[in-house]
Amino acid sequence: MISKEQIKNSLKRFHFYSGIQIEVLPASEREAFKKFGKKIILLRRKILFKQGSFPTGIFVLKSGKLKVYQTNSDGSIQVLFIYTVGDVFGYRPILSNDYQPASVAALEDCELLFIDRKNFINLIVKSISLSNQLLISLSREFTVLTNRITLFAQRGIKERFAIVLLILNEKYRSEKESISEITLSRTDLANFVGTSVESLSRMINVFKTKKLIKTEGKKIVIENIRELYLLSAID
Amino acid sequence: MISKEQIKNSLKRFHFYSGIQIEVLPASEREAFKKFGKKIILLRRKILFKQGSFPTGIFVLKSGKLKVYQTNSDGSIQVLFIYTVGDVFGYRPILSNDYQPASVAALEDCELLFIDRKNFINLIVKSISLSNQLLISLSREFTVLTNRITLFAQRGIKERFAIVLLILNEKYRSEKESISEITLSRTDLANFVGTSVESLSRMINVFKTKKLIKTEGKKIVIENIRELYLLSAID
DNA sequence: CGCCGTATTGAGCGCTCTCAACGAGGGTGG
DNA sequence: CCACCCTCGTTGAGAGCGCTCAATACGGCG
Repeated sequence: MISKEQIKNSLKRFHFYSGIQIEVLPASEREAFKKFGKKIILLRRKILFKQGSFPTGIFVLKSGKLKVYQTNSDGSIQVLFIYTVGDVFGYRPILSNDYQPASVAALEDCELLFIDRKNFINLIVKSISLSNQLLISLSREFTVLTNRITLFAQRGIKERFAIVLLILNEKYRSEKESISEITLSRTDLANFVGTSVESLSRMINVFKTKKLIKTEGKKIVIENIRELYLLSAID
Repeated sequence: MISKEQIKNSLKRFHFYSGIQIEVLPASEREAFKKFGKKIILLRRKILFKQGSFPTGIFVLKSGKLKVYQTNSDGSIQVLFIYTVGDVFGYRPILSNDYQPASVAALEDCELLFIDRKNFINLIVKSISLSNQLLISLSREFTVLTNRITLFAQRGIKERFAIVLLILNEKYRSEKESISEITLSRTDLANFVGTSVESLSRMINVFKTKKLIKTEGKKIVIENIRELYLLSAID
């Protein structure tokens, strides 16, 4: 019998579970984050920045949820990640001197901390512990991304949907609960799984009749984590 | 009319075109690489290390070609990258303190430089310029990987094959030539595209009749880069 | 109450996979 | 040197998954 602990551990290979943590930084860096940080409110459905734009700084998500997504030339959309409280993002294109590789929009009303590009660069060149955290975090994320590539290249939408549900379960879960209410729209969900809304809708039905999930209006609640995990066929 | 330069630039978003470069490091670090580096010969088809193993050190590829791949629980294989001369790899799981997320095997006879885990760690904590290079390189690679996820999640095998051919064209190309002979086996190619050998074989036929490529035995040579690029539907 | 965005359901088609047979080429042993 | 084998690649047929298009249902909001 697989324990929930084991499942959670396996899932770590498929989502970002801990990026950089400001609390762990030395006091001076923490101060700098506070000092340079500007509070931003981003309302639900609003776009923070768009793919292809110039990265003006980095963000720390204080409350709410964000989606990161890419838009293709044919208009199709791929949701790549969901960011939740505590996530730090937007620093990668600054480091590699690129434009934004993806767009970010709010799934719920969000509160963010914004640190200006220049201040961030100043911070990073001075702070070994910050650059080390980034290095470690990026290395871990690299693994997550390669696993996702294999998942998308090799698995059908049933498996992909199963694992997306498990990932979202982690993202939408409060600290204590092991089960969460997933409130993503069908469209966002489909774009995360990499399928059409219609196919997703049918797959939801399949999962419902298998008693893996239940729905309350648009919300999805997981009923059987273990079966979902087995279905996802990740080892 | 799209120039080859533009195509090459677009392609950079889909493969690793320049990781860390030892030549750019300060003399002391370059020396350390030489001093601690142990030469290794890896024959064609031999495995350097396997997914799930403990990372014992980092590698610099001096000659030959390697494939990086993941094996799924059902035995299916996904080829993730092809490494060529100058590529440095194996450091990521050391930094993030993980096991190897993928296996590496030789496509041709290879000559490698091996730097022991301990020596690498010593090097990285002392060398700001090395850790900065890694940071930049990882950030760039992050973008490449997200683009690949979108590609695999959204596109059919025609588009995927087109872009894989363009990527391989870069990998198998000598400095001066713009066209190269791709000598990957059909199986490796299929596992790179994320399809079956049979489907790949049929796609090769399609591309041949469209005069996009030609084959000489098992070799594939690209005949029309621009059309392939347009077919790949990356913008 | 009607409207508009969102979700579901149905039908049909096309892409890609699997299974199976066949062909080609390279290496090995007689 | 040739016959055989073994691996690798190609080709064909059929099935099924997932997409598109279209119609219908639902639900919040003015």
